[in-house]
Amino acid sequence: MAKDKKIDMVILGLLSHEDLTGYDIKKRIDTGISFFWKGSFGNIYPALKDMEEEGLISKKDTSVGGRERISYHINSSGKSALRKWLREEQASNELRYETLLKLFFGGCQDKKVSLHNIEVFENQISSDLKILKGFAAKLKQNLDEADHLYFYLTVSFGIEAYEAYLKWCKKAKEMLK
Amino acid sequence: MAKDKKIDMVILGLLSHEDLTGYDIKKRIDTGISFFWKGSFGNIYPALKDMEEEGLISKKDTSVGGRERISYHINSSGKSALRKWLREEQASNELRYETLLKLFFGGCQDKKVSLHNIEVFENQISSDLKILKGFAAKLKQNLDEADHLYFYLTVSFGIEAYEAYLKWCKKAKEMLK
DNA sequence: ATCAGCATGTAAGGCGTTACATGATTCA
DNA sequence: TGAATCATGTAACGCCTTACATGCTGAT
Repeated sequence: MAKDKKIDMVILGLLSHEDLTGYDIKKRIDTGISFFWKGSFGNIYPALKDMEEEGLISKKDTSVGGRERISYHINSSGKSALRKWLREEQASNELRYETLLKLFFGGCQDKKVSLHNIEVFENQISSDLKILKGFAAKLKQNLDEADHLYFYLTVSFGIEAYEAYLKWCKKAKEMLK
Repeated sequence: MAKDKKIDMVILGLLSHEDLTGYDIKKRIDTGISFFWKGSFGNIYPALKDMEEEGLISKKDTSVGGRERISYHINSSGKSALRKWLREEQASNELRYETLLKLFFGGCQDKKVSLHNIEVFENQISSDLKILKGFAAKLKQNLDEADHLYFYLTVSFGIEAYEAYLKWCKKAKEMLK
C-alpha cells in the first residue's frame, strides 16, 4: 500500500545538490551511497520519467554532439516532496546478511565450512572498509563545505560498523575452533 | 537468472533442526533470525508447497482436533540442497538503511530534522540491542548444546554491530551540533 | 580498429509484502 | 462472549534486478 519507491527520494536528493543525467545518478549512487542503498538503470530511468510527468523534476536536453544527454533539474514541488520525506519519522532499516544465515545453520556440516564463510565475509568487509577510509580521509579535510558533513557522517557510520564486524569475525573464528 | 529464493534455504535450515509447520517456521524466523532475515506467510506457504512438490521436504498431517496442522520434515535431497548452499562462497550481504539515506540528504533542511532522525534510530537500536543481549545471556549458559553456538554467534554479531551503531549515534549527534 | 566508457531506455521475470479470507481453540 | 493466538492459504500489487537493445565518443 504505502508506496515505497525510495529510489524517487534518492534521485530527488541527488538532484537537490545539482542537475544530473540518469547515467550520472547511477554513478553517484554507486560511488557515494552504495554501501547502504542501491540503484539500477532499470530502476532509475522509469522513476525519472514518472517524476517528470508528475512535475517534480524537469528535463533539459544537454546533448553534446551526437551523444544524447538528458539532464534533470529539481522543481519546487520536488524539493517539498523531499523535505516531507525527510521529516517523516519512520524509516526502514534493514540488514539482510546471507553470511549470518549460513552461519546460523552451520551445525549441519563441518565447522570448516562456517570458518571459511566467515573468512570470505571478513575479506570483503576489509576491502570495503579501506575504500570507506579513503573517502573519510578526503572528506575530513573540508567538512565545512556544503553537504560534506552529511556525507562524512554516513561514511563514518560505515567505518564504525565494518570495524565492529571485523572484530566479531576474529572472535567468531576463535569460538568455532 | 540465478534463482535467489533464500526463503527456501531458511526453511530447509529450520527443518534440519526439527519438524515444523508453516506457522512455526514464521515464529522461528521472527524470534530467532529476524534481525538479519525476514519471512512472511505469503512467502513461506508457497515455498513449502513448491519444495514438497520437488521432494525436498515431506508433509505430515499433525492436526489436533479441528485445528489444522501440517508439519514438514526435511528429506535427504533437502539436506543436500541445504549443504550445497552452505558450501557456496558467494553470499549477498545487504544493508539498506533509510536513516542513512535521510542523513545523506540532510543538508536540505534544518539540522534538527537530522538530529531527530538519528535519535529515532538510536532508540530503535537500543531497544533491539536489549533483546539481543537477553538472548545472548541465555545462550551463553549452554553453548555446548547442539546449534546453540551458531545461534550465539549470530546474536553476538548483532550485539557488536548495534553497539557500534550507538557509538556512532553519539558522535554523529555531537558533530551535527 | 577496437575497446572501454558514455548514454538512454525497455522487457521479463523473480521475490516479497500486504491484505484478504477462513476457521478453530483457549482463556479471561 | 470476546479477544488473542493458532493455523493455512491466496491474490494483488509493487519494486527491483537482469538482460537485452542501441548507438556515440575518445583513447590506445
